[in-house]
Amino acid sequence: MSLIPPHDLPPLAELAADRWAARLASQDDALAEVELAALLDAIDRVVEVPADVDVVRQGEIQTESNLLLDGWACRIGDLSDGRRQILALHISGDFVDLHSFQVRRMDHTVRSLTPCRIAMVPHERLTRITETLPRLTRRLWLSTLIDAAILRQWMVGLGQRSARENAAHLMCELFYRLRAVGLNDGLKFRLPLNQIEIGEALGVSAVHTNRVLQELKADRAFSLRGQAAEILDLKRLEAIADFDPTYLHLPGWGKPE
Amino acid sequence: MSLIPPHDLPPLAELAADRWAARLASQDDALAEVELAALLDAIDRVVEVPADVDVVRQGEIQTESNLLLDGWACRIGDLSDGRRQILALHISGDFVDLHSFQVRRMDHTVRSLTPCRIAMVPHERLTRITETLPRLTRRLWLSTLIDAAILRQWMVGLGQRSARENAAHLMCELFYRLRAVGLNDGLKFRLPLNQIEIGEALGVSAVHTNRVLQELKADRAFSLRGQAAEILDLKRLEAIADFDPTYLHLPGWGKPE
DNA sequence: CGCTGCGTTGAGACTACTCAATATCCGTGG
DNA sequence: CCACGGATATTGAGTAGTCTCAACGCAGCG
Repeated sequence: MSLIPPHDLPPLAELAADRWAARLASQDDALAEVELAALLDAIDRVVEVPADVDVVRQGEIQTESNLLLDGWACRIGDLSDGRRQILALHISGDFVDLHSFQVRRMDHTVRSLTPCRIAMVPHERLTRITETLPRLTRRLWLSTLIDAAILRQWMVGLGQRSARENAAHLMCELFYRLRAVGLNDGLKFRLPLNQIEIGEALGVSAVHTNRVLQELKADRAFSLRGQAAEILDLKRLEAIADFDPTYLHLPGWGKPE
Repeated sequence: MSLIPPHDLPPLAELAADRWAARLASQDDALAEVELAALLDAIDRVVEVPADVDVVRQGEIQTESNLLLDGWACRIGDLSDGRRQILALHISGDFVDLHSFQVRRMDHTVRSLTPCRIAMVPHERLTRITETLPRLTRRLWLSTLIDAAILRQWMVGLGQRSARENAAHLMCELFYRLRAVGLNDGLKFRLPLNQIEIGEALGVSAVHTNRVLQELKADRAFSLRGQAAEILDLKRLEAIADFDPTYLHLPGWGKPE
């Protein structure tokens, strides 16, 4: 990991903090200047991590939280025999392990999927925020709660949806989330996961993932070539997935034009 | 639902608030008198709900949160075609939908499994707490984070564990949680779910649930007759489940003697 | 040029599903 | 006290979804 000198971080960090804040803007009131400043101020330093690196490992005790400025990361739950479940995917603006602030011992691993820029926020500064800025505190809390809402949707998918439905659901979700922070290109977006990893997120084997993705392409709903994801027909994809974006609690919570 | 006059609630509510607080005692510092008092004070009223009632329905907007004083409840994610996934099971002392405080629109349903006594906590009183009692605020936040940790474990189960392993895991979890609030009877405990509901929690059919439970009994690990659950061999059950109670963040986080 | 990682395909096996029948338990009313 | 109904649990049989293993294809890269 390489360090970025603190005085170079503002533009980047601000961008990501903005993205983080923007996604929560749906709520009643926007964050005040002071609050945004306090958040930026809570950042101790920014680190750069290459792809495919464990940023935090299951079982470790954390003293700071990771705010993802740039890149993709995921959370992984490991079983002792090697099976693994991807528990969440994170993109620019996500406060990846904000929860470690309260629950120190990590019950899962955080791993980079692409090269990432990560802002480190020491827990004691978060504690300080809870003592002085109740509204920002609530906003931070909210962001962990939206995380949990997404977890619940994934649970429904793992438990009840077929692999095909669940794959469609995942792609819908990623599209909405990426669009919310402007990381889409029309109906196309970059998906830096291979089929093994997509399978680990969907709870199915890589082979089955491949077949299911082929079905979605045959349905003219969604296609993936390498990392190039494209939604061919959003309505159809949402219908397959039984998708309803409410749970993402996005600012302009509606669907695209 | 019937109401309990406010001046009759103290003993009951205190018990449950204590249970709620006790489960978080593992953390560095215990709650102060003031804080416990503030929590009790936040309770507007106590309602009694019969079994099998939707307490809060998916899509509704909440203005208060439910603290479960007594009984069992669950959270359910519904698909539009009727399939449903039980997302969480809640027992005495659980702050069932504390998250609705920040994420107003419910993305899932809360349902009673037995007759329940529920303390209603208006959101504005929670807001007040965040403005005056940072430590209690953190404790409340923590409790939603532990919820999320449990969700993640369930996700690992749904995605990676076989039905047999996952059933074993669920029973281990319930045993530890019930024991933490003194609702076990040695290795026995009451489990007020039928096999359909257990199946909805495990993401499998009722028929398969039945077969899997029979396997666990044949393994001399766990038995269920009606609502009478009994762990026949904790070590064996934990081995089947690959169970590690760390994620529950229980006070005396160790295993039983 | 030959790795190496990823994607694709086929075949056979296994897990879990559905449907349907039967069994058991328990509460209620006769 | 027994007969009945309803809910729940159990069993069997056939099927669908997903898995594993193994082979092959293809691209990028040293």
